[in-house]
Amino acid sequence: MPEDHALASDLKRSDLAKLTGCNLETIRYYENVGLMPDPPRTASGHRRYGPAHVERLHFVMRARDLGFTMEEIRGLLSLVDHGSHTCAEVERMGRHHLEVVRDKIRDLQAIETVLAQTIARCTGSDTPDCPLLDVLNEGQTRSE
Amino acid sequence: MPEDHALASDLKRSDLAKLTGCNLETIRYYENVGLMPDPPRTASGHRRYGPAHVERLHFVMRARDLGFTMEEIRGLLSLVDHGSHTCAEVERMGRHHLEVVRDKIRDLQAIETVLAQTIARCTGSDTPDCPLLDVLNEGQTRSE
DNA sequence: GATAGGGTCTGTAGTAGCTACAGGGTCAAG
DNA sequence: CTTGACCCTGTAGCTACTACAGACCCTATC
Repeated sequence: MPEDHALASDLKRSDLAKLTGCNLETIRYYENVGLMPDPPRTASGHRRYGPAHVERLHFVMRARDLGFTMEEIRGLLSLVDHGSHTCAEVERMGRHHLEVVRDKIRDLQAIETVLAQTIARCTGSDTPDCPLLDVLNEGQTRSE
Repeated sequence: MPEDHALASDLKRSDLAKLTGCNLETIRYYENVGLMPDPPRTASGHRRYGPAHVERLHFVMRARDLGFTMEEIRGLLSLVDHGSHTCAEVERMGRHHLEVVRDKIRDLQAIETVLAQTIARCTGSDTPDCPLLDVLNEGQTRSE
């Protein structure tokens, strides 16, 4: 009666999924794209995971939660795996990513401003005239 | 000698692209997904655009600039095309989209906070110890 | 009128980051 | 030993494009 799933040892893919909250298929996807290592297999080809895989998947999921791209995560992982990383290197990658995040926030805030100001002028009436449509019809494109 | 491209009449696809700043292939894509109407063709099958197409493409591009999804743009266009839209309807769609934009901003700001605070603790030294890696290794996942 | 070079046409593949499904093999309980 | 739940693989789908190959066409020049 193997009920010691809490040991996080000898886990099936579905166990790993439940333990981490990661989607079942996503685990295989991460394996395919090299974010997760190829796990050992049973004689019949079923994947078996251990504690190291749980940690690794957590790492990947947290990095994704922080908006790192898969490319960036691969970079972080190779630094860690190679063993010879320094805080300075990791910090540099983090700072770069922070800039990207801040750029996205700025873009969205610009959108928010235009939308909010435009909608504020809406009458909410049954007439076809609408400030938002006016902006869409006559405003300027970002590329102009 | 047709040099009156400023008339925006009888335009080739490349003319429409230059006039609007839209990528050439994107125009065909918008046609395929129903954001742009099928234009008239010459006898040999080449597309010819008029002023209405220029306006339509501008509308679509501005909506995209404001972050509307293609689905939302289709909705806006069908309201407009149907002719019987009201400001209230458009405003409702705009408000909904504004909420989505604000949600995205909040998500990114949460990421920014964690990243910025973590990186601030980085020493930038040549040691392998790194607060950012600590967070990735031991922090909590959004799904936990 | 022939030809050279551009432009245009179509369908399709690629991008990120998954998610889902079909069709087959396997495992464990009864 | 059967049944149902799991696991395996490959592949298609999603958004919003972008880019390419190979075929056709158009225009200017000789």
